[in-house]
Amino acid sequence: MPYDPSAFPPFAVTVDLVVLTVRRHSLCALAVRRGEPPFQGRWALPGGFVRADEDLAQAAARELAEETGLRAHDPSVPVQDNGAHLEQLATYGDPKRDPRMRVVSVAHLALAPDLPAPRAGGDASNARWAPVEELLQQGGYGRDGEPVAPLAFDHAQILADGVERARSKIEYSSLATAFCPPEFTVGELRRVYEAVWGVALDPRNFHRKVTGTPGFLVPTGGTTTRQGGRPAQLFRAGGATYLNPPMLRPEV
Amino acid sequence: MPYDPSAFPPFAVTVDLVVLTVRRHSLCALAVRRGEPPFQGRWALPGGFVRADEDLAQAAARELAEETGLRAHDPSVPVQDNGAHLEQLATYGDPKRDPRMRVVSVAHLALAPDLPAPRAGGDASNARWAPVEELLQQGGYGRDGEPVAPLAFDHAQILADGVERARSKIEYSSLATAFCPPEFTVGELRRVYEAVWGVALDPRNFHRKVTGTPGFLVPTGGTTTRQGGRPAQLFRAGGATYLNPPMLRPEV
DNA sequence: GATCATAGTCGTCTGCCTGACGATAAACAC
DNA sequence: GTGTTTATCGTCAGGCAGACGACTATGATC
Repeated sequence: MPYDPSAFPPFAVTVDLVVLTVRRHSLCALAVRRGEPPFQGRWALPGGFVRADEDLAQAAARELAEETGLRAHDPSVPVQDNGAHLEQLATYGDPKRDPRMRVVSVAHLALAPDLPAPRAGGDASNARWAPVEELLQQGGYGRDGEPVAPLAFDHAQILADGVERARSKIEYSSLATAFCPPEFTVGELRRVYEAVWGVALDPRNFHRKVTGTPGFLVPTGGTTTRQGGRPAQLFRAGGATYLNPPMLRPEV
Repeated sequence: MPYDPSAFPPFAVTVDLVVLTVRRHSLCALAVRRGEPPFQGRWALPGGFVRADEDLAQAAARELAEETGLRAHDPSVPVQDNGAHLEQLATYGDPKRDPRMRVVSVAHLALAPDLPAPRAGGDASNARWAPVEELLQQGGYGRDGEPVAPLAFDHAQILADGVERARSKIEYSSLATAFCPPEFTVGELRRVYEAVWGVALDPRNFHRKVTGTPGFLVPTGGTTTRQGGRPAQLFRAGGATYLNPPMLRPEV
């Protein structure tokens, strides 16, 4: 049967990005302000149309670079400096999710170390890192007492799914290192876990666990006191992808 | 900005299904024979276009019902007889994955108990349950010595991803019960794990583990000897979704 | 410079879970 | 009855995690 355009309805396909980082002990996501309807002026996840000749992962990497300047981490290269982890999250295709037309969005999850202020088309006022709880509380009030509008489209759901993916994935993978600079201390890594999970972890047990997991951390030989206190050893992420046994998220 | 069709390239959106079941101690997937080009006569995963007014999950449930007669298991109803588990798997959008046009496929994963012979538009010769190793061995020879053509499109990759999802997910969730009939014995559940993972498990440790995990199994009071040997207690799936601690897949 | 606060690192102990495996129980086939 | 099959209970040793004590090495403060 030859190509018959009437045989299927046309869709627009976009990629949306959940870009997570840890700033000042809290898990933050990148949000951009919409400059046009629908939801003009509201915060949304960054994203855009997939181009005609582009793979989905390429489109996501392109959007990520446009919004943050980050290069996507090539999964075939285990350790790469200053590259964000990028993976496909899920696809959202409710017929009414975009009031203009039928749009299917392939959401991606990116994890990045703490970065300088974001840029959205060079306009800093239209992009920001916001704590995920703030973005997810629908119709509440932000830290400054100002009313908070929920994210545009179904982006609150997408963000929630991305956060949950990140929370569960750092349990059994070494992905938490994607939130850290190329060299980091055990304490810094622990604060990543604490921020992402929103819990306090015992520094001694955490230290024993991560240093005892083969392939997770590789000492670089250096030390730092950038966190104050006694100098701490610096590590790089090791080659291990999966943690066995996993880091257990404390129960409630 | 009004709806501007020139602002984005049009895509076709399909759903493809990885339908898994356990038959005769091996993990099998549903395959259908393609009746038209491209890949005419080759085996492929069942699937089809998403309709204009349909959600992605609805489209997947519709395709599943068309191919197998199964109703999709509503996730909000924890226990439902004879309903298959259905979840979104991943989305595949390589520009060249379909030679005819730009098609983005949202793959879904379905887990079903052992079923009578499948039907594909009523034609049994065009649908079958095949062991996943047989479908995944590219260009090899099947059990009957006949050469095996690889699956159409990128369906081998999709199937491999679905199998890996199932293998890892039964570790930390109660999803293995989706492969079982409404009432089943501990031994039947163990044989599911053994088929999906391709390993042998110790019956005594397995029994201790699953009966000791709260909420996993609920005794129905009945017994059965349908597997031969001493009568075994019958269980239903309990309300628990996540297993804590997880079932550990044996190393190597 | 003594003291304090802050982080980091090493140990210990106890309880739980797992893997290995022995032993018993209840059906069916002959 | 004897053997075979499957189910179920128990035991034991090793490993890992949570709770927590102790000590170390910095910078900050008086």
